[in-house]
Amino acid sequence: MERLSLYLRELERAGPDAASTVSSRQLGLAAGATDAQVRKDLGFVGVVGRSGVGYARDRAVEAIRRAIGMHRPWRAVLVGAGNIGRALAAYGRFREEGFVIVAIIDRAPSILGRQVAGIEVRPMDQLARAVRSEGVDIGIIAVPGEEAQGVADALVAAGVRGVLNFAPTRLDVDGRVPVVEVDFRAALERLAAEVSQRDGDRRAAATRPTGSASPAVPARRPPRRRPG
Amino acid sequence: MERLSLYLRELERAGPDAASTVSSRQLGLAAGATDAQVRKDLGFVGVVGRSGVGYARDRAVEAIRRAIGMHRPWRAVLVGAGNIGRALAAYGRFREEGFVIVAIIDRAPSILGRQVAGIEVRPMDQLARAVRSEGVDIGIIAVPGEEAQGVADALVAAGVRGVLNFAPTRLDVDGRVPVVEVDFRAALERLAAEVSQRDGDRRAAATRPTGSASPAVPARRPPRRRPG
DNA sequence: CGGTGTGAATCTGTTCACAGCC
DNA sequence: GGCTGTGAACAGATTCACACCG
Repeated sequence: MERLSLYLRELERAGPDAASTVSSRQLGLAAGATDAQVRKDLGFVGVVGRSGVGYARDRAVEAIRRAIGMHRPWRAVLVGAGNIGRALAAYGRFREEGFVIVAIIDRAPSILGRQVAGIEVRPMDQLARAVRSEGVDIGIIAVPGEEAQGVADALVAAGVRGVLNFAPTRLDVDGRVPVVEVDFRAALERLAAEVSQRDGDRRAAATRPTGSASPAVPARRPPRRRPG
Repeated sequence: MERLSLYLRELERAGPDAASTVSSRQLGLAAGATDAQVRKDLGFVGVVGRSGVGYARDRAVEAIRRAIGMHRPWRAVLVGAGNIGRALAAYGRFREEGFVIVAIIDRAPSILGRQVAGIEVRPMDQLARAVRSEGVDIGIIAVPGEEAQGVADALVAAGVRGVLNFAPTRLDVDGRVPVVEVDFRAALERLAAEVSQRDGDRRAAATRPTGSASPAVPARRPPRRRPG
């Protein structure tokens, strides 16, 4: 379940000042889910709440962490120290959240040996060695689309157990390891689609060639009031 | 449908050298869907194929483009010229794909007036003006989480019609415009979850405190052979 | 009451299977 | 034979509704 991630964020955000207990309603409101959903999800990961009171915040946090495998830090190798790669490396928040970049690999000779976010950039042919010596769990791909598949193959061969892919390419790892894609283009297109069907494209339009029967769109999530 | 994006990518990738016709099977294979799915999806956006032959590639491309609103370019304002913001601005591919960043806004005095990807960075208080004068359609949020909600409010007030959010914060725009979240943390956690349940966490584990009943996991997508 | 836990009803999306076309 | 279009079966997830607890 991927709402768990959201619950976790909400539960953690509140900090120590908040009540030590949450109701499914509150949590759902904050995370964009219904109370029933929250109860089901929380039940699923094994948290039990107390009737009339709610769920103990820290119990919930721990259970979710464990359920999604975030109870111990993950060690990652970043392949690609270009724009996205450097942005990721610099994004310090990861460390707090249980992800540590322990090695950085890049192909470009110009950057080799330099440091990015305090880590020395190593050449491609040291990937396997790095994975082994640094105890890397997952590989992060931040290279141009054309190179992504090759990097993925190398990562899998080197023994990573999961791949996070920022390149705009569908990777084929033949089911050997899980792959999660973070696709900016797809995100933009999703947005474009939602926007243009929501208001029938009244955007700087010239002509509407085809009267394409775009299906009526029901507002997805019911509008949600700000917590405050 | 968000598979449409993928189909589009595949259809375009092939280039002019490829056959001008595709079967649902081919497309599905490349995009990670079943043939039936492809047929349903394509039918949904109004493409008709010819029996025994397949779908005309360019017809399909155009229909999908139209369906997801990508038949004309989108103009975006980027708020936040930090790491992620600059990476996005530098990611030239966007332009080819129908997204143009026409303005960049940042709060930090140190960067104001400087150019990022050939665009002058303007201060926050010029956001509304920029949106209007540049004919901005959507806003891209690439600021730290704490500032994201404020920026979102400003964007909506300024009249953007959609928001793409890279900050790790659930935005509340009260249903006024569509919001698409690109959440690195969530992506990493999804990966962590998949990895750890796939192989029962044999990762550098110390102890397994609780024998938490993690549900059996069926391999999600059936393994898919490389197109070549 | 406010809130949990959970079966039953419902909805949404996916797969199957097959008639029909080229 | 290869492939589309589509109704029907299916599966999964979401919501409902309600018994029960403090």
